[in-house]
Amino acid sequence: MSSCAMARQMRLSGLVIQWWDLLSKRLKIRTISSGKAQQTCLERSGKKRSGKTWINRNNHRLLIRLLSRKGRIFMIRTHYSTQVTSEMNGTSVTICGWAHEIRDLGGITFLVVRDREGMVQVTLFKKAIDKNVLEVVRNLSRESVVAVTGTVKKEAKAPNGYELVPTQVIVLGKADSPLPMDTTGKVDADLDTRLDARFMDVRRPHTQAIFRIRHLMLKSIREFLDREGFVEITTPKVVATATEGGTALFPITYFEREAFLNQSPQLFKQLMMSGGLDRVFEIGPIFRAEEHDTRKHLNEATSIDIEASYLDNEDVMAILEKLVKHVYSSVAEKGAKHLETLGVEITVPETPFRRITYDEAISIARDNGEKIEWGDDLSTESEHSIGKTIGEHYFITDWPTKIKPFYAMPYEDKPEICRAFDMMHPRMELSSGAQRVHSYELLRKRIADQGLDPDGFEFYLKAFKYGMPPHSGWGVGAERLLMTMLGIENIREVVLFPRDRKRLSP
RNA sequence: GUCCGGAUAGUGUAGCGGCCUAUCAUGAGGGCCUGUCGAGCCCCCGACCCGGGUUCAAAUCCCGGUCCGGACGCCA
Repeated sequence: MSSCAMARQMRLSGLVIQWWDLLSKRLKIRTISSGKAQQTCLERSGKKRSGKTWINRNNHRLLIRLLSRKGRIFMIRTHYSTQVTSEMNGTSVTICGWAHEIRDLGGITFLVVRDREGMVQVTLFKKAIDKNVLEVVRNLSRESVVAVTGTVKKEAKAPNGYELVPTQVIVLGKADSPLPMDTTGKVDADLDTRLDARFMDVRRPHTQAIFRIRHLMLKSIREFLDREGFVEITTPKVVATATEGGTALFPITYFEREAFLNQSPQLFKQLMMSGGLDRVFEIGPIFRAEEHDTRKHLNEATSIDIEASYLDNEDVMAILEKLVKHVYSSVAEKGAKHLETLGVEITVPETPFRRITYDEAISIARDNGEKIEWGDDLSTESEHSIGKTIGEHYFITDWPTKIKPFYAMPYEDKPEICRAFDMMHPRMELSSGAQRVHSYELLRKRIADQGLDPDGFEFYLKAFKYGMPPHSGWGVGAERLLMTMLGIENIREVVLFPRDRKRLSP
């Protein structure tokens, strides 16, 4: 078959592939596994000529060449690196990924290809390999993107017990050199350098493990809250007024008006209690224009917020501690591989978490030599000293009303303290929440007491006038939950593109 | 924002008035090598944050700036 004819038509075990099949979406490569064995199969859907054929080492190379010629490069991958096993000895596969390392020993050359899941060793024997293939590999720069088609060879001397003997290596994306940082773990890079080249930093198995765990964490939170009857909502991040007071907001231009980036979904999730969704949650960005410069603060963070009707502060605390436990055990179970990459072992916390009142908290801090007055917020030092004393997750309850936001419900018999709580990790605060004020009159008064203008909250207060159920809720800092779970020191490690006082790019 | 520390090849570092034509590793380029797996060996390339000052002499000391790290402050 001439190369021109091959480009138009190819026969694979009775299934005739036309060139237009390659341009359409009708053609799919599927990996079918039965038990441990995996086979690759080419499928064509369509009204007339549907069918499938097994791909073996003879026709696979032909197919790959044809596909790459037609620009359908994305379907050429047949396996992730970890899907290949030594039992597949003799079968042809295509792995796509980055040239992690190239070790040229003269008569034998090793190319290590890294994809999301792991690494594969590609072995080229000088005498036995196609000269062009060898040339491509020898000229490869580290971190270039390649598609390697080759035969799986069971080999005790190779990592994982197998290697790939390539029949074709296509360079899909050439990498310049020198690289902005090392990806092999031989030379460290500062966090600042890594953030400047985050795309490359995320290629490192270590960094990637953090974000794979972040995914598992968020997924387990959604699972848990869904099971508890919560409805996921999304609320606006562009808002008209400074919502809650307290924190500084980022002003933005909204057509001819001034607007702000929202500091929290607080007011909106409460509106949905009046809206009758009964239990809601949101996982989304929050923005704070504070000039803080620490390892646990960001100007753009992710908050996990819930609000629930007919539950009091104790009820939502119980949900919170169960959630934390669920996240830890889900991550421990489903993220075992990533935890191993990080060298981290996590201990699922026991529930219920210990509860101490604000009064008890300040007396612990005082016993540890901290100077703190009743009515003060906890300083970093106090927080650390109490955390050290308790040594595990805990709640601080019954806060002074005046240092908590206006929506926290004061105790009826003792209005100087309120039904607010913080959920703490020994290292830092993870969450704060409260039973909310649901009486219109009281809420108006509380807003005024905090030195804010109730008229500026009309959009919010209105919902309290026409039937607002009693309700409670909390917000958890997603990054803090993750960093404390993994023992990571700097919050920037757990955000892909952190925004802090100095960093606005990338 | 305050205080403390820092800025040296692409990356990570040593040097802290003259021994600096600046150390080591990694990397890049070239060479040898058929089982590497942080491969090894030989050759070679590449840097003192910016501005001002002190001094016979500054990577090194002083001042200002910028950036980075840490602690604290601020922080629903």
